[in-house]
Amino acid sequence: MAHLESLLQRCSKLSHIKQLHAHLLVTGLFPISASFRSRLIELCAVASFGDLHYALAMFRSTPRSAAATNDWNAAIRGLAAGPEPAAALLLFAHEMLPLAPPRPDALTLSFAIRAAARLSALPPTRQLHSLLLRLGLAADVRLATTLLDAYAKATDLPSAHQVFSEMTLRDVATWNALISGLALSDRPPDALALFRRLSSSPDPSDPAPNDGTIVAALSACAQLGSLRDGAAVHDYARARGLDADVRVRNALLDMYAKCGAVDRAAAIFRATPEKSLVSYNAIIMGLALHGRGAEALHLFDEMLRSTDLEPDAVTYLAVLCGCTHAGLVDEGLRVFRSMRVRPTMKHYGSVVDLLGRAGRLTEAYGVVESMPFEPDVVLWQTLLGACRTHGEVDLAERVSQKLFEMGSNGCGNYVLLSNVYAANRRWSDVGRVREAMKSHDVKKIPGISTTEIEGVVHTFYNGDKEHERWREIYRALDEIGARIKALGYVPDTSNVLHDIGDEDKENALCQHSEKLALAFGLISTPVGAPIQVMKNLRICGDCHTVAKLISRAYDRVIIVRDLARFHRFEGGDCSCRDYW
DNA sequence: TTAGGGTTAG
Repeated sequence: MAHLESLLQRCSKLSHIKQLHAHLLVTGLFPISASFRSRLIELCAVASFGDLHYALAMFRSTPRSAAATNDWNAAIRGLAAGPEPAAALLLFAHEMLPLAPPRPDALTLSFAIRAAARLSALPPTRQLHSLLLRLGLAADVRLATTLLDAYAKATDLPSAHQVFSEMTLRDVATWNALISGLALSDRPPDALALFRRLSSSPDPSDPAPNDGTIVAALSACAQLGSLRDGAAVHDYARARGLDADVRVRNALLDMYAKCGAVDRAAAIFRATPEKSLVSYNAIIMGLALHGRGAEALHLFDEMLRSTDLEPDAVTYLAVLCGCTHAGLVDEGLRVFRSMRVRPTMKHYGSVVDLLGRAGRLTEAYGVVESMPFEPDVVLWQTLLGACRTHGEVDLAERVSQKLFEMGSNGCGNYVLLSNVYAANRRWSDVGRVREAMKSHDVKKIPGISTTEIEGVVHTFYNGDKEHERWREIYRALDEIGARIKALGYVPDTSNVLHDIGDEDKENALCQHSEKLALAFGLISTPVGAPIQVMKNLRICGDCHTVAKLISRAYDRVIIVRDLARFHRFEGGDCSCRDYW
């Protein structure tokens, strides 16, 4: 047996595994040597040179009566990590559980819960949780952490929290799982609060944060768009020597790019010695979001030329996004045609966006028709957005019909269609759309803008007077209006849907949430300080014009992060060069 | 704990 052990450890190719398997079959050892068999199956199921199908075939060829818990574990582990995690759950629940022996152990549960986590599926997570309790495994820290992670990935944060608080022992991975769970579930402020609790904990039984903690905290800062918090986490990491790991470097550059400091992101990228594919993807996407498509393309070329890294689906998405936001249409098409991975719906969507923004709507529609799969709602909405930009009535009507047939009933669809009609001065059609909105119980997404002043996030809704300084804010808006009118500002009311008089339209416009946030930024920061605003939707054309004029009239740099990208206003111009 | 399981960037 000893020589078999050493052979197993030295397997580095699938053919080695197959030779060992053949040897075991010929000598009759395969069903007998339980430990060796299950390790061979596991190696084949999880090693990079392995083959999941071959591993499952080995597992299936083991007589049921001989299959031990470890064999099941190997098969379930392989399936859980594979392309179809649901198969792991099926094998576990429908084939293993009904058998008396072998009993599932902590490892079995661990792999099954991993599968549920990868599926973001709540029902199996709950069932596995109850099984875990019945099997008396609640005190297992790693298992509880896996469970916590599964609840978080299924966006059941209360349950994740409960698992966390019921654990008597938590190590650093437990904390990291909850921090990243909160960050990824749209609760970055809670993630940061938890990070602060851990990093300043006086309790010696609490673990010290590690690189994983930093990554999770930075991802929260990136989502929040809070440069101040992100830089604080960076300082903390640097002070403890936690800023050298390539994943931390990548999280750092992603954070800086998403907080508007793309040059700092680029500096970190350059100063990272061992760049991974994710490093390139993150910086290319960062540049893309800031409209710096030429630099994004340049780095993409550099990656192809001077590294061994192979671009993946995310790389292409980032490069296409860079071309789209910079109007580099032909370059984008060339990249799309040269893709070395199979394009997904998102890649097609990106190309439709690329062509659509540039006004090449016929070609964009041609791409939709040539796709090997059925277009989804997002793709049609992209095309509808392009129709709005270029006032294409016929195509807009066809696309709207598709969206309606697909059951998409969001306010955005109606607003876009209405804007297309308005751009063509077809007011009766505008009215028709408004009636349709009324009768279809349309879901509206309220526009929300936030700005952070000295660590406090201030939130604004369209026309809201909730803020304690709302009177000052509206006075500031009046003053801004006067100053930018002197610079030639004319309100662009074509983005206002409602059937109201021009003066009211102007009022509706000048109370857009981003304008409130900008006005508040102006009155609560020192003269000359930059103002940063985040918006949950795309910035409207009128607000874009106003931001440009404010940057000139008040000599301020204004950075707006909207749903799609960054706009950096300075001296009356925007970094997007009005192409968006 | 005589194998192996948990968290972490685009």
